[in-house]
Amino acid sequence: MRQDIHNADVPVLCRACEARHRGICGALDANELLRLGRRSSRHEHGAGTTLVAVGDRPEHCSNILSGVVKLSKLLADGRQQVVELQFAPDFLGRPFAEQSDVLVEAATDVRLCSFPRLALEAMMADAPALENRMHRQALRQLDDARDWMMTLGRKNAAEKVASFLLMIARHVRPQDDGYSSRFDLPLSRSDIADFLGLTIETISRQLTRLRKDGTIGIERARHVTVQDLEALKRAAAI
Amino acid sequence: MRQDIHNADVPVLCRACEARHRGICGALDANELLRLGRRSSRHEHGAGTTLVAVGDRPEHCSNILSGVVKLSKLLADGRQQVVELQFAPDFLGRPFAEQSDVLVEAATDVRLCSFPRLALEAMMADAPALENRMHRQALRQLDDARDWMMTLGRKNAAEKVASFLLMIARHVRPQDDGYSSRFDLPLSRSDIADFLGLTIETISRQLTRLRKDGTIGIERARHVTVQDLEALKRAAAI
DNA sequence: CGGCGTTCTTGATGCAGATCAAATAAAATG
DNA sequence: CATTTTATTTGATCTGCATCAAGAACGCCG
Repeated sequence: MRQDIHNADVPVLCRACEARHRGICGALDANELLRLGRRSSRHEHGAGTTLVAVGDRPEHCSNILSGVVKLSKLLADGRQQVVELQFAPDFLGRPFAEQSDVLVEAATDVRLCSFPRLALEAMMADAPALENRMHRQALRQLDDARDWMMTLGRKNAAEKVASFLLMIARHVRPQDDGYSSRFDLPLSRSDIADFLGLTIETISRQLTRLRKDGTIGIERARHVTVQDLEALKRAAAI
Repeated sequence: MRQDIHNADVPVLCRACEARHRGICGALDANELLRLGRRSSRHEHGAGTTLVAVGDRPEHCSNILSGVVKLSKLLADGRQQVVELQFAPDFLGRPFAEQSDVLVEAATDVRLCSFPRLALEAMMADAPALENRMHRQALRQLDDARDWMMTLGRKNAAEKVASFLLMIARHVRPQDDGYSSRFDLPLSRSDIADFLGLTIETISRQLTRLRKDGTIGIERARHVTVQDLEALKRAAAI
């Protein structure tokens, strides 16, 4: 079992997922959990799998047990923008939407514990604590989206790349100070570019610059060590 | 009374606001409405007024009765990004947050019907329909934020400005086809630049280009007429 | 281990939008 | 209405990132 689903604020054992996490199940009492758990199913998907296409009717909402999920938007001419990354133990899915307006893909291998969306919506009507939990998560996602809008709209390439590294370090195996000092990038250069509104060449050049600075180390393209966290924070323009 | 608060989907008369609108009050039954209405207060603010500063404890949530509210984020060096515009009859405020992480300002003169945030949070616990209403609004805001991330990250200046005009036309006095053909820009060139991640000079040049194209007309800098809606949509890259 | 497709890096060049600078238009003030 | 102030437009120039073009490193599979 991975460290990222063994988090500090563990509210309750989710029988459906058979794992402790801070997903939605923490909002439920034992009976509700049992009822929802009866409808749950486990799934594993390899990196790159499409989970929900644009226009699809989303049938499930899921606790992410491990891995990283990428939400993106497409323009008719092929331009792409990654609009959110979701990490274990986030909750994945958009209740109350009859069709998805984002493309949902597994960025890495992922394990999910899924519930039928309609069952979840029905249950929210009965269990106010569940709706409150989902509501708070939506508000947190909105806060994060706004933070990222600042990054997209007003930061330069160097600041964007540094901000991205900090974001990953905060979400993948975080340590005491809230940031990992060693991690694997869950995204290709191309995905990073689509997340930051840049090109792969610019991503590569900025990573090289940070490496030559001594701010980070990079091995085999994907493995990053943060050598100077304060410098990285300064580079991100906070 | 303004047309924008007389909308088609009018659920209920809100006694607190003394106005029909599709704000949160539509989720309440008569008793709840009365209870919340007793705690409400009306406010008017001139354009440019700061409603909530970053770090402030937000005391109120409000139905916007008229006008436009601007939410923005600041970097230490003064760079600014507008992260959302809210129009009547949207609901303004971030429940469950002890301090604001955005700067909330009146972009135009605004009239608000405000409720104490804590009263509203307490009431959400009692009235599931109210929490559901707020939850759905948060999800809609998240969808909009993601749309705008695509605009910020992947569109060029011409597309950004066209997208902005369409967004305003959809929200200010919308007509049958969902877009106004005549409206006043609720934002200065400087605010538009901070919304689009551009400079005022670029905004001005792109507006001039659209005017010379015959796509739009501009009088006295702020008043816009949409002369060719289809061309404007094409210019926005949808 | 070696060949091969894929991903990543590095270099050279071009251009969209920023920046700097000034003119003009509009709004505010008395 | 004249005067000042502020907002917007327009022009000239500069620059950061995109684009185009090779190479280098890596992962995969026989």
